[in-house]
Amino acid sequence: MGTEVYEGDCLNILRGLSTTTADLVYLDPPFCTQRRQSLSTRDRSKEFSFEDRWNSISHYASFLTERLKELHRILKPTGSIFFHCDKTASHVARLVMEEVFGARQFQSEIIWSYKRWSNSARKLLPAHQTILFYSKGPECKFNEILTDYSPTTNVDQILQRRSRDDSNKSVYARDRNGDVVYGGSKKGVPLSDVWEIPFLNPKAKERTGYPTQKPILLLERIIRLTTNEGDLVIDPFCGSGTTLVAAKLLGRSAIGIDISNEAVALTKQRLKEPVKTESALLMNGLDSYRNANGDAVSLLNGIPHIPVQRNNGIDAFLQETFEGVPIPVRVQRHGETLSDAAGTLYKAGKTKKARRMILIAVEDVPTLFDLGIPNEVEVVTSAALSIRRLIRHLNAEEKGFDETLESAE
Amino acid sequence: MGTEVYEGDCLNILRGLSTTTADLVYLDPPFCTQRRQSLSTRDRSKEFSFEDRWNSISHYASFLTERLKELHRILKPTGSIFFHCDKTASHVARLVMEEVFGARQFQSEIIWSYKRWSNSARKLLPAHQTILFYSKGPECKFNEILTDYSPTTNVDQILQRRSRDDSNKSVYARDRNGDVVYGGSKKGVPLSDVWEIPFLNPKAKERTGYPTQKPILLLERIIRLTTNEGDLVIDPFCGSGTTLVAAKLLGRSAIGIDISNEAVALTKQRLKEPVKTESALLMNGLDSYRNANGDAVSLLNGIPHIPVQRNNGIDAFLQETFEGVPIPVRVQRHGETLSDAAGTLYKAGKTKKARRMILIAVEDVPTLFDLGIPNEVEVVTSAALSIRRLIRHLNAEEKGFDETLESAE
DNA sequence: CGAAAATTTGAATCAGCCC
DNA sequence: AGGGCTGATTCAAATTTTC
Repeated sequence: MGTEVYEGDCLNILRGLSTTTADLVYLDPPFCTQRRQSLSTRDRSKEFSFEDRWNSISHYASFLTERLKELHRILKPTGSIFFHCDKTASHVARLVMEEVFGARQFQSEIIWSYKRWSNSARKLLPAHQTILFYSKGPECKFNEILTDYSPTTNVDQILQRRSRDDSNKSVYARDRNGDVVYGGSKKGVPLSDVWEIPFLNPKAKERTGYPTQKPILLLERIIRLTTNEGDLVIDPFCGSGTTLVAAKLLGRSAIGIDISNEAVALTKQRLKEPVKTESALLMNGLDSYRNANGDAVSLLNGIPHIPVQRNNGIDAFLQETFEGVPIPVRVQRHGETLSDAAGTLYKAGKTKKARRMILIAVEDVPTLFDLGIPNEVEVVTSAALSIRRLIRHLNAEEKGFDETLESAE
Repeated sequence: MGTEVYEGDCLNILRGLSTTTADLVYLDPPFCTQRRQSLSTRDRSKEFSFEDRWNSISHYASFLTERLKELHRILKPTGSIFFHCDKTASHVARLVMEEVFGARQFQSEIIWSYKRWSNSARKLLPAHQTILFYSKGPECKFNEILTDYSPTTNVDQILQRRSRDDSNKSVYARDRNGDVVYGGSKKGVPLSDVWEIPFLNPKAKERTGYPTQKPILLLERIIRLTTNEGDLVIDPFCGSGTTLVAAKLLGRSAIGIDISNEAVALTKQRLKEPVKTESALLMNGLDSYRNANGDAVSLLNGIPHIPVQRNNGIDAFLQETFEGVPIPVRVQRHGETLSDAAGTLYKAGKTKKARRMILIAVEDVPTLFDLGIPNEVEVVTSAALSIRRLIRHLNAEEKGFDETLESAE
């Protein structure tokens, strides 16, 4: 279905969308500015009344309610909604959401926290925003996202089994000899509701110039959490279009709406240009052998080398030369066959007049039957690959036969 | 004045306190979770519990409003109030506070975030609580609290003076020679409204066995922020008495109230011998737990594994098991012989009952003469090491002889 | 079929051994 | 005596079972 952007009041446009089609709604509505104005009477002579405030609040609340009801209608039964609220009105947002979606559908109050520069001394530095997460029904789509264990975690312990002692207290299971029994493997820690994501860096801000632009990482996380590929995402106050960009990057369809034609134009332009900002989440998913810095060349630690940034075939040159020419190195990509990797490296290396090249095998062990690996390309096995082979070998041995190791040579 | 504890409904007791005497109110009322909260002391000799069930939200709201009005009366004009709420009722709390104290008196929404133990798989793991900070009047007492700079901060830069250039742009001040002028020392970063404070540890000495007990550190921060020595702190739902303990430790007077006579007895007893646990995590920071093995473990990228931070012999466990026991992995350190590395790994692995262990050789190739490598330790060669050997081999070949490769085998 | 009670559960933290 | 590893303990939980 792709990505669509509409200009206008989202209420009208939402009314034209059909029922139960959307999987995710993200909204970041404009704040209740009326209220702020009425608050700041400069001379402080007039304490504004509760009634005044209620009038402006209830006006804002009904503005939201109308639109949320449409969004509720458009959502699939398994759909979710994320309401990004400003701190001055987060309780209003919560009340309105409880009214339209119901308290039982409340899932999480997500805290987006970030570091910020300021010299304000008379107040705590505001450094978070709140996102309310509700589902439409009891069965909502939810993809588990796992994070790393804390460095303080007792890793041996989480591999241990549990049992109960005499007084029914939960304890770690032990065998007849009193030794701890180890269980299966663990995957990681489930994502918490406090998300520390750096605020948009100033450079990126310069690019769109839109005031409330959100980091793409924030939207990516929301989209991955509650949708699958091909699902439909709706952002009724899309602003500079970050939601749509994130959705497109992740292969989701998306509809964006904004009342300002400037915002719509900006969004359309952003969508047209292939996005250069690399998606950290995507990269982690695709290249699982890269380290935290996204650096596959870390495998070369310990050898003098020069990393190459912008070459499709070569990841680094060794400082050591062969016949006076530097030696290019490539690390096999995830999902790339050894022959393909060798071909890519060979082609790139040839233009640099390299006489020898080195390919680091990460996925497959080279076999005698491997075709198309030129003589100039030496294949070296990464430690990870060696370990994988070793494990297979050990498991085969355990079963009393060995089918894997030898046949690979 | 010292510290006093009263038993009873705080509404009645507050009515007996005189107007404009308190500097700080901290309240942590029942959250409206609609369940019974209970916890027992470590030796299981005693179980504390309280009911947290309400007929309706509005019933809960009016319960709070009545008491907040009394608290408002008791506060000095420069006084502050901190309302500790959780996600199930934070919007109710906010509404009630706006009604009694007024929106203009809103100061901060403080997020207390912590890591927690849970098995949540179908939801985001709740890992924060909210504290609303309001003042009674426009001029409230506020003591600046500074924290450390983030490790990424350019400390040089923050010591530099600023001035304005011809076009009134803020630039770093320079002296006649064009050198940067360093100003006095900077003090630190102002405290933000997101407070990462560890949850009270199950084994902490500070722990009393009372449910919902707060860390003393949290209360200390609140008391420091808004009171001076000798000021009066009030906690109308004092529970196990953490607020009073913190106040006493900081030389503030305090009044605590609780409806349960058990809670009052516990508080009185705790005040006799205040115990505060030093959080090693907070004192030293998370980084102190991290080994310098980040680079090393990146060699394992591509294999499912769990990095181990707390063991000198083991860098990671593979998720794959051998004979039901996880396989530990160590990466040879720079300047460490293969035999030494194998010995360290073997010793650490044995205590974990590991049957097989993997050592990644980074510096030396194992030779027949390598002594002291136990049978259980499998040695695997890193790509970097393989490449070094290959280079030596190629260079030797180039010269017409081959002395290196074979002799190493 | 819902609500409440009973059961299962995972990982973070400090205390206290043990070298 | 001191620092590092190991073990104990827990859940303003989460999930399953019962009524």
